[in-house]
Amino acid sequence: MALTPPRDDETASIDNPLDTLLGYQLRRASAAILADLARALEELELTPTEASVLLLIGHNPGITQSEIGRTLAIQRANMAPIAAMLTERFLLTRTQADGRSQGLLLKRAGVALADRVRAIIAAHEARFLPDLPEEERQSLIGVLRRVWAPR
Amino acid sequence: MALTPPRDDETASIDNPLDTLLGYQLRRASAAILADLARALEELELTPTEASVLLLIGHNPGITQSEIGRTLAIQRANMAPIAAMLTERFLLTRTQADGRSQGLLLKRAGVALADRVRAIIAAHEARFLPDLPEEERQSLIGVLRRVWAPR
DNA sequence: TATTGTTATACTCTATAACTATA
DNA sequence: TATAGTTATAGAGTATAACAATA
Repeated sequence: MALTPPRDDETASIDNPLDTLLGYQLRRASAAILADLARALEELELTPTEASVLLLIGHNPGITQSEIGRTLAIQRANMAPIAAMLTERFLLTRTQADGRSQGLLLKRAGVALADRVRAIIAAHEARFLPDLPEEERQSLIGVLRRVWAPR
Repeated sequence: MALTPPRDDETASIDNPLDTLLGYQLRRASAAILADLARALEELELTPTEASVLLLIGHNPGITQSEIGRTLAIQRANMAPIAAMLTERFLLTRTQADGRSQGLLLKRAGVALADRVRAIIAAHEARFLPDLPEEERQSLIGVLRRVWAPR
């Protein structure tokens, strides 16, 4: 078996060819932000996905599970347990929209929790790129949106 | 049970309060790009993670599994099956660096496959934001790097 | 025929713990 | 004591298929 000399010393920086790739940087940045948000939301016993559903219902009273799923890219099948959990926690009520679909509405506790979610998210977002001018922040968000949103 | 009037008509756009959040846009953009890359790499029977390992070894002959893990944020435990798979496919060889660690080197087939990976990634990256000037692309990558890279 | 909500299930990705051998 | 590689396993998160009820 061949012997390889030890790779340089401890301080030798590894050449990471992925550093110049938009997709890779996006992935790392996204993972870091998501992990931070998950930690910040722990005190509310909500995952980032659950929190996003709560906010969406708050802004769209009467929205259905299927609509939420289409908006947030969550499978219909995966929306069921989320909506059930939020209902069990007395955060929302279901009202019959038509025979097969139900409109979702935040209850008082749901509105209060959504407010806390917004506060946590605001503090969370401020932790990243705090020195980025608001204008550039908006521009960045627009660029990212162009990557995935229907053209 | 209360009755809710149907939510507007089909064309009513849902108010998505997440549209203004950097973290959320990052997550959606990242997921879209990752899915596209996964599809593009299928023909090589490599996942995006496996491809990134291949490229990193190609650029850093003799790198160890642990170093790869630290560089790409892959757990040491999860590197083992990846390295084993690449070895079984005759893409790389292991050489003893010291008693406990092995340096990884691409074999001829690994170098050839890495070249194909680079071509696929180049085409993949060009599909997103094709009209973004190179300078702004670099700037965007720098911003994203600041989000996750050690300061 | 298509859609909604639901259940069951599978699959992937990632994380943790434990172990041996070596530094 | 700390690190490298490995195995086993657990937990999220996500995806698919099927079903009844309704449009």
